[in-house]
Amino acid sequence: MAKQDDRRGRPAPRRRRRRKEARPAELIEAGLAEFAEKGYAATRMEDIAARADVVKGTIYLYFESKEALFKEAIRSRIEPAIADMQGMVDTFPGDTEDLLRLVFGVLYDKLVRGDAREIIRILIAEGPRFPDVVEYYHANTVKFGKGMLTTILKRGVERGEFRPDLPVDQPIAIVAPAIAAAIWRLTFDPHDPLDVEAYAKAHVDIILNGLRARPAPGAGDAE
Amino acid sequence: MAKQDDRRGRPAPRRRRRRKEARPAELIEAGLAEFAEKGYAATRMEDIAARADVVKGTIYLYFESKEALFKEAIRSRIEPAIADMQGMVDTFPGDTEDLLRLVFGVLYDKLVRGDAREIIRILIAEGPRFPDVVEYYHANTVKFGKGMLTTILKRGVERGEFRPDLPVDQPIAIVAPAIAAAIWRLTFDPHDPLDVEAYAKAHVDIILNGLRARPAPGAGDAE
Amino acid sequence: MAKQDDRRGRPAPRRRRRRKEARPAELIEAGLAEFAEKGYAATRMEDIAARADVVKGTIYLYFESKEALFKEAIRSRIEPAIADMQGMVDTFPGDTEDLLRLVFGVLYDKLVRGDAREIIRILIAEGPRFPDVVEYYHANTVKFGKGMLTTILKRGVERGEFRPDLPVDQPIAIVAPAIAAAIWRLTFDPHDPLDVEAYAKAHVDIILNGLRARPAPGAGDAE
Amino acid sequence: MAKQDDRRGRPAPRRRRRRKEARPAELIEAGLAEFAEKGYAATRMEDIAARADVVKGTIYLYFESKEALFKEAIRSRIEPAIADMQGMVDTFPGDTEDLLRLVFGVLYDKLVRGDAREIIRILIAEGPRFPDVVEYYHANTVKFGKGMLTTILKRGVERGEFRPDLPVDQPIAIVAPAIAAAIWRLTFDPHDPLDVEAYAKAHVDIILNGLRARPAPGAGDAE
DNA sequence: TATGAATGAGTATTCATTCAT
DNA sequence: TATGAATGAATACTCATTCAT
Repeated sequence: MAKQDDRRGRPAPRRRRRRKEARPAELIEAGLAEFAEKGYAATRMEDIAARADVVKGTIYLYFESKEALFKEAIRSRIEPAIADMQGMVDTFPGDTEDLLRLVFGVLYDKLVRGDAREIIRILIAEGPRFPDVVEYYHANTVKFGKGMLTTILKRGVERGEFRPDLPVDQPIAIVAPAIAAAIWRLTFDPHDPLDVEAYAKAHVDIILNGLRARPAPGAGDAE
Repeated sequence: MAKQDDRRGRPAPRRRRRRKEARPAELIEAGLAEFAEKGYAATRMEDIAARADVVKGTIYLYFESKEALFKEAIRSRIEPAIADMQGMVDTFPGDTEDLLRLVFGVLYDKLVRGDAREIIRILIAEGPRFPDVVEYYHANTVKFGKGMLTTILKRGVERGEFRPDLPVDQPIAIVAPAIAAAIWRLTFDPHDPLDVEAYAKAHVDIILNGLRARPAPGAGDAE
Repeated sequence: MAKQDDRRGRPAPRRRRRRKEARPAELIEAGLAEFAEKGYAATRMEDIAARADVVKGTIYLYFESKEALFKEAIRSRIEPAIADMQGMVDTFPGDTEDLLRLVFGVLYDKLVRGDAREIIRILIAEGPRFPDVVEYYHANTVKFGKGMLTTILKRGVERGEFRPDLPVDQPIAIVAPAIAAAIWRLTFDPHDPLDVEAYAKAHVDIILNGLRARPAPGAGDAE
Repeated sequence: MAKQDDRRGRPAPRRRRRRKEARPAELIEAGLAEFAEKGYAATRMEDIAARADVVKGTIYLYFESKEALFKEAIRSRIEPAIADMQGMVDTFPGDTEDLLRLVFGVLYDKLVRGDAREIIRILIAEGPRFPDVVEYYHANTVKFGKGMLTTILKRGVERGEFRPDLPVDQPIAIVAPAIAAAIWRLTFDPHDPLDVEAYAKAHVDIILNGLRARPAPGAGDAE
């Protein structure tokens, strides 16, 4: 019976790999980088593979599909963010202003200086096509953060540290400059780099100044 | 084998067009909508055509390529924004705080209430692949706006309306809440809608409070 | 704004086609030929396209998918078979034996001499993966044919033309030699060609002989 | 983004094997089952392996390739069929009709009731791509069977048991109903199950009746 | 022997772009 | 202008096969 050819591949040499690198994690890292840079649709599995130094097919050993990898990749970043949030609340220092400074500090570290801002780009860009991803992120970090900030603001008002007429229910406005900074870095930084330190200082300065109770405005106090 | 209609929709009636609508503008509008919703890569020429009620091929009578349409579409939105900016400076009212309120008002109208926020999504999402588009936008609107704000802040300081130690060179921090609001609406609004009016009010309230010179800190009183 | 390359294709020359050939029909023909020869799984869309003298992508202008083309192709052959069946019943000649000869004649023409036998191969080969196709075929032709044959046999018995103890409810056994001939031609013909005419004659001869009422077993003649 | 388990089934427990089962035979069995069900092209080595409770790679310890396994699997079924044939001839009982009944009995047992019909499906389906397999089968069983039947028929004619004008050179027509029954069971049985016993009885009845010499058709013989 | 991770050629399908009408 | 049929390059995903362990 003559040899009939099977169209399928004839494997080839093999470039030995630097064993033990936790393949799925490498792929997630590579995927995240590509997705953030090019967006979901424009990212090619082949590029992710190349970045992780494997072949296209290998990805499918660990992930069902491009979408599965995408979602896992995002989750892998959101999970620690959730933990961070939890952590911050525990660290509650006495002075409300200090607490807020701490929160701002973490925010700038993660969102503006760190790589969490890539997730932000992905969320904004792919949100409409992946509403469940957005919802997951919102439910687990944003909503949580909002609540925490509101609590802080209320505490400040109660303690007389902050203005009594403070709109405590709009905490996003308080941290907005950090968000804007993240966006700026994602977008305009190459053309007009942001001086993060000066910016953060200005943010904290203006906002806290805007929150603080007036030292008895024109208060008779003999200072 | 249910007599399912496998063969692709053959005839397709043609709905006569309501002639005279400035074809290129319609296509740009359609393109913008699709690009904002799906992103550049995921947008299909066919969908743009369908939205404009023409056939795929027709687009090529007016635009060289998908990319050309994309860029012209964006430019068509940036141009009026530039004009708006120019206009605002001319309207310079006397009081600096009022001027700032005016600027904020326009910002919220365009970015948060209006459809300019779709451009923002596109810029953030496609920025890395279209750096020239970003640069064009930055050079013609953002840089301009930054300069204008700095001028306003300086004026306020000079006039003694604003704190003398104000970081006038970080004007982005001042308008950041409006930007953050635009992002929010693009992303989390379906899950957690933003009360734009309350938010805008809080923004203006906190920021202006943070900018204002202390009404004579411990005013007039004998220090 | 610099030209950014779209990964998508840059069309090429065009080999003018001999216009007006009813594209879908051509594709069905080509598909049928390939499917019958190689089976569903081993058939490549590209080969079908090549056989129809178009490019792979063109098929998708007319059919949703490989499976859709497959099913349409089969249906395109079953439909006329159904019509044939209907036609035969109408032609009912007087003599039952002649009627049966007519039926056999059609059967051999379609199944053994004609190209309907390709459908048989497809049905046998792909049946397990396309049960709905099989059911459709059975419901519309086989069941029908069975019924028709039973009617004929009963008529023959009633008229005294056929043996009274004939198993009229097993009509498949009567036409089986035609089916076997179709299978043979599909399978062993290259190695051991079937003399269709001699075979058909033998079939009719043996079967009719097996059906016929004994010419009066030891007939009316004075025993 | 429900915590869905996207990452592909990582660990996978291993079910210890019930050692000593003649691995190649198990693999052939598994392969045969898969090939018959899905066809050669659509059968995945992985599925064969799973059915035999080993891993994909293991198959290659015993077989060169998918094709090799396929061919060996088929041969493993053809060989005993050849032996059966041989056996039957030796059992030659006196009466030709009884001999034929015996042959038919074996045929129904193997082809219709037994699992040899799976081989038939494979032969019909894959024939065009594996002509050597078909040839092997034909040369070793079909041709042999044909010859045997012809011999039997001739003997019947010589002995005056069968009609003198019998077309002894078309023995396929005699056994065709058994073949058709096998096909039916492969294809239409799920929708319209065959009563094998009744069918076989009808087959034998009609055919033998068609073969038999007329008991002196109304023969002048004064019996 | 047996495993299972990795490979890479192959296939269905999509879509930007062209062009005769 | 506008159409719509056709093109062909590109991409996600599959699977036979290999090989270090």
